[in-house]
Amino acid sequence: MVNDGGAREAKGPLYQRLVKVIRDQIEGGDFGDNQALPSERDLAVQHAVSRETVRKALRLLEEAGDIYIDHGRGTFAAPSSVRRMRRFLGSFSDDTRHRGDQPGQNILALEVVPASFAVAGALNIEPGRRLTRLKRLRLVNGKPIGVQDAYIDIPGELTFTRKQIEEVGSLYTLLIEHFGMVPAEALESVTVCLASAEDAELLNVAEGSPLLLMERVTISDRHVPVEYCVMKYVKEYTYKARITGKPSGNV
Amino acid sequence: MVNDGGAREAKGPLYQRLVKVIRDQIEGGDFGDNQALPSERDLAVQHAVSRETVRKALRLLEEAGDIYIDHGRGTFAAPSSVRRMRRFLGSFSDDTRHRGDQPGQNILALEVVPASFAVAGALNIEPGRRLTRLKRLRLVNGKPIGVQDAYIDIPGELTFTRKQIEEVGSLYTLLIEHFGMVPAEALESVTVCLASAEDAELLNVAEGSPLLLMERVTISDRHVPVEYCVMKYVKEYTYKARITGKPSGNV
DNA sequence: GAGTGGTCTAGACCACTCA
DNA sequence: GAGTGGTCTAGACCACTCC
Repeated sequence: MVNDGGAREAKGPLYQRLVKVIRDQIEGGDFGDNQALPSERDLAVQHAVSRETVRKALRLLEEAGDIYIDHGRGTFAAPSSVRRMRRFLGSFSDDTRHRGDQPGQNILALEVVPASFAVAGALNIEPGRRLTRLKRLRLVNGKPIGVQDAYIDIPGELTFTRKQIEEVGSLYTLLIEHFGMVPAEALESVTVCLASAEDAELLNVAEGSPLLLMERVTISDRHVPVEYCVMKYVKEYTYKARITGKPSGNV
Repeated sequence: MVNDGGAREAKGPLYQRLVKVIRDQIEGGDFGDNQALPSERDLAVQHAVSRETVRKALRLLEEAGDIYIDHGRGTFAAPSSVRRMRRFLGSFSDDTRHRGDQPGQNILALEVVPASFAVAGALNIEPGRRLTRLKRLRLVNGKPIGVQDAYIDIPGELTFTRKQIEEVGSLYTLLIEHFGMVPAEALESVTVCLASAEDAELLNVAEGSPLLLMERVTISDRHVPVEYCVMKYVKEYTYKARITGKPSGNV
C-alpha cells in the first residue's frame, strides 16, 4: 500500500485504507460524475496491493453507493446527485440528527414488567418474562415529536436507573457500555394510526389526529431479539430508506 | 464442487451454487438454531472448492440473514425466529404480495407532461423536460388501497400506451423489456398526510383521513434517476424494512 | 482482439476465542 | 496452543464490452 498520502496513519486492513483513499479522491473531485476510475489491475499496481484487495475495496465502495462497476466496461464514480440523495438516508432513528436540531427526551416510565403475549411474540421469548420497560417522550428543540415505548430483554434481570439514562442520553450507548448488548440489526415497520387521548396530550396534538406508527425489533450482535419498541411520531416526521436490489414485480 | 446433490444442474459460479446448497441444508433443518456449521476449511474440503470460494458463499448467506459469523468462534445457523421475521421484509412494493391477495390497478392518467421544478429536482434534470406521467389506482381484491403518481424519464421521448401497461401489468416489466431501463435501486421516504377531496373519492375514505404518503426515486442500472413516484396509501397499509448495521447514536 | 471486470485457486500469515 | 475466521497474495482463466 503506497500512495496513501505518505505519513498517514497506516492502521486497519489494506482494503479499508484503500476505500478511504479512493472515497477521498472521489469526494475531493478527482473523478467527476460517471468518470472512469483506473482499472482494477492498474489500481493494484498504483497502490501496491493485490487485485483481490482492490476488488474488496471496490465492492465496499459500490455497496456504499460511491462508485458503480460495469462488467466489461469499467469502474465509474457515481453521479454526485445520486450520492447527495443517498447521504440523507439512514435508519429512522439516524434520520433525526440530519435535521441539525437539538434532540431531547422526557422519561415517562422506567419499570420492570412481565412480557405480554404480543411483546413476547415479537421478541420470541416466553410471555411473563420480566422485561425492562422504558417509555420516553422524544423532543426536538423542546417540542414533542414522538413517544417511544421500549421493552428490553436484559440478561440476568439486571436493570438501570433513570439517572443513568439521563446521564448517558442514549439508550443504545447504555446497553452497549453497561450490558454488553450491541445492536446489530433492526426490523422495522411503519404505518399510520390515530392519536389516542394520551398520545394527544403528550404530543400536543388533537385526539384522533394522524400519527406515524412505527414498530422496531432490535437484534443484538449475539443474534437474538433484545428490544421491542413502539413509536408514534407526529406527522411532521419523515422516514427515509434506501432500497437496494431490483424493485421486483408488479410495482 | 462435489456433494451438490449429484445430478443437479451445475450452472453459475461455484459460490452461488454453494449458497444454494448450504441454504437448503439450513432450511431443511440440517442445522438447528445457532448450531455451528463446519469450519470454512472443512466446507472447502467437503465441497471441493477453495476456502475463498467458501467465504464468498458464507458472506452472501450472512448478508441474507441465513447465518452469522463470529470471528474466532465459528459460523452458525441463524435462529429460525429471526429468519422468519426477516422473511416478511422487503421493499414497500414487494410487501404487497406477501399478503396473498390479488393485486389490481386502474389507470387514471397516462400523458406526457413537462417536469415541474419539484419533479425535476428529484430526478436531477432540467425543469420542463418532457416526462411520461402514469397515475394509477392500486387495488387489492378490488378494493382501492393506494394512488400512485409516477413521472418517468424515458430516453428519446419514447412513450408507451395504456394498452401496453394493461397487458404487461407491471410498469417495471414494461420499462425493462421495452425501454431497457432496469431499476437498480430506490430511495424512499414515508410520512403521513391527510386525504384531499380527490384522494378521498379515489380511495373511498373520508376527506381529511390519514394516509401513508410515500415518495420514491428509482435509479436505473445506468445509475441515473429515472422515475419519481408519489404514493398515497390507506392506513391499513404497512411499510416494512430491515435496517442493517448498528443503529447509531441517540435513539 | 484488446481491455475490462468476474471467478477461482493454493498457500501464507494475522486476529480472535476458548480451554 | 489449537481452532476459528480475517486478510492478502500472485497467478490463472472466463465473461463481457467495445472497437
